[in-house]
Amino acid sequence: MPELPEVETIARSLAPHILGASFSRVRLLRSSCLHPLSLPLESLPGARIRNVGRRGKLLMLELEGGPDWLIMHLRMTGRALARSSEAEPGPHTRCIFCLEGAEGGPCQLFFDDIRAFGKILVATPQILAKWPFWQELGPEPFDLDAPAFQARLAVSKLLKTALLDQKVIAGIGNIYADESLFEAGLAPERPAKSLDEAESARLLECVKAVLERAIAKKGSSIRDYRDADGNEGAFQKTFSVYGRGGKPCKKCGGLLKKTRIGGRASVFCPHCQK
DNA sequence: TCCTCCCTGTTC
DNA sequence: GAACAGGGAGGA
Repeated sequence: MPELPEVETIARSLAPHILGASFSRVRLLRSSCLHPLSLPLESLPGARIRNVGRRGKLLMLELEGGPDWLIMHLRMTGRALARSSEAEPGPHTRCIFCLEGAEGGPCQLFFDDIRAFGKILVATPQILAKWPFWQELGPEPFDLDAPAFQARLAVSKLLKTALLDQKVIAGIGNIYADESLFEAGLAPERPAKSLDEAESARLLECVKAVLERAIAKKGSSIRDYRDADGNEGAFQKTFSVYGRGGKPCKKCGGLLKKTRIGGRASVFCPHCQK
């Protein structure tokens, strides 16, 4: 489940392999992973990678000498892997980008995705302007201040559902929503608009703190997540609530409650989270 | 505003 | 052999 910390880690680990390289050839092994708005992949050869970054959960390769962007949404099980120029596709390899002119020599960028929910999008600014998800994507957590965050929580949703809504705030998925709400001591089923000034400010601080700690640990590997070098993250070892339903709360010792909120598994401490 | 579907591998 | 994992699109 690559969320913001995982995609950030992928971008950082991918950059040294592919920065400055140019696309020589692209092999699409599963056509359904191409986003319907995407330019054809044949538009990529010749383009050069000038930057590797992230917006929300989107991995963004900034290009020159061709289309402006190569964007990957990894969804649940997607991986962006730096591989050697001799590497062969595995059973879940969906697309291969052959690169030349990289500092470390020729290499390949593999887009692997077990469940095939992920998408690749080759885009220009005109295409991004037509993409509703991009146009409506909320602000980066680290760019938000407390008043702006409280204003964005003024929606008719449950608090956890609002945190997961990419229009409200970008980059948070199920893991970091549950962990942030526990750290802030706020119940996930509260109406989002019920948070007062102090509570919303505290939640924003906890969101940022949890995300920063997760980035420092290179993300959370539940089962499928790996960085561009194939390495696991370590933040899953420090989870307070995610995946710990029925186990004792690390603060009060009471049993953590597991429910479903907005169709998502949710774990929280009824005693510590009000 | 909530529910279902898309996908495949793992677990019960 | 069913339940579950779950982000986002699309429909009720």
